[in-house]
Amino acid sequence: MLEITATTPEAQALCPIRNVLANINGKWQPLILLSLEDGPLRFSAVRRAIGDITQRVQTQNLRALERDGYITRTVSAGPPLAVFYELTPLGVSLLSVLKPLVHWAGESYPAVKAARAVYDGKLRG
Amino acid sequence: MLEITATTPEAQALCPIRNVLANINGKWQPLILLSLEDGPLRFSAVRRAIGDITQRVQTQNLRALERDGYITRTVSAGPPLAVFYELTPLGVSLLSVLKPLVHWAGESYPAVKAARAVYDGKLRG
DNA sequence: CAGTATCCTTTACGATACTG
DNA sequence: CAGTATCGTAAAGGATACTG
Repeated sequence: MLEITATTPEAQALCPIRNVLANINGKWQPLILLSLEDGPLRFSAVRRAIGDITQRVQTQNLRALERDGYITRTVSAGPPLAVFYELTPLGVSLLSVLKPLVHWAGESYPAVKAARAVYDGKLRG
Repeated sequence: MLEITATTPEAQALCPIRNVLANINGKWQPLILLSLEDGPLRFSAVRRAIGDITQRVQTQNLRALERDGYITRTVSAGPPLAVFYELTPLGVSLLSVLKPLVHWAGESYPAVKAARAVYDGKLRG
């Protein structure tokens, strides 16, 4: 049973769902995790896989994902310096439930776009 | 195959995944959708189901979910005025891939908390 | 009851320059 | 190569008061 009700500040802070979800529902986290699906990637390779994302934001997101245990960060002493990011078992597990959602998003885009057109049309009369 | 790479502004704006995901990965959208799982609810009932969420933010989120075609809004003329929110087939479909993720979040909280403790411990030495 | 209206704070994200 | 530092913008969210 999924418990989503939280009335007190303590309950809100402790709510497992709010707590875990908060760090994987950003703009980039799902894309970063997905980019690592087929194996470890270097920092620059992750960046190329996503295309648009600044170094700064990518670093922030990678650190947050590492902190929550979804990926590991391994430094390969250089020069040149190489840093590899790789999914942990927990990250693989997360990806197994995240992928269907991302896949659904890709598939449902036409339906969503159509719904938006209808809604926006009604607003204008 | 999931295509997440977007290098040009046009590709980023059109990317189905970024586009659809953007409106379902907020702090409240998953919780709101989940609250409607067992049938239509009134505005105030949704609020009680979630516990913490201001009227303003709930309204904003409900409108966005309605616009993207996940829920419908039905006004029952009063007085007293009653407004019901209900999942559409598209919303039910979304929930079918969203629920596993939320469920995973709830189950994985201990693992995530442990990972955070390890990470934060390393930072302090 | 189901919202709006205002105002404010926080967080995420982005652009650019610089560094071990 | 893989970041960090600084600065700035924008979007999300929150608090409170008011209304058809």
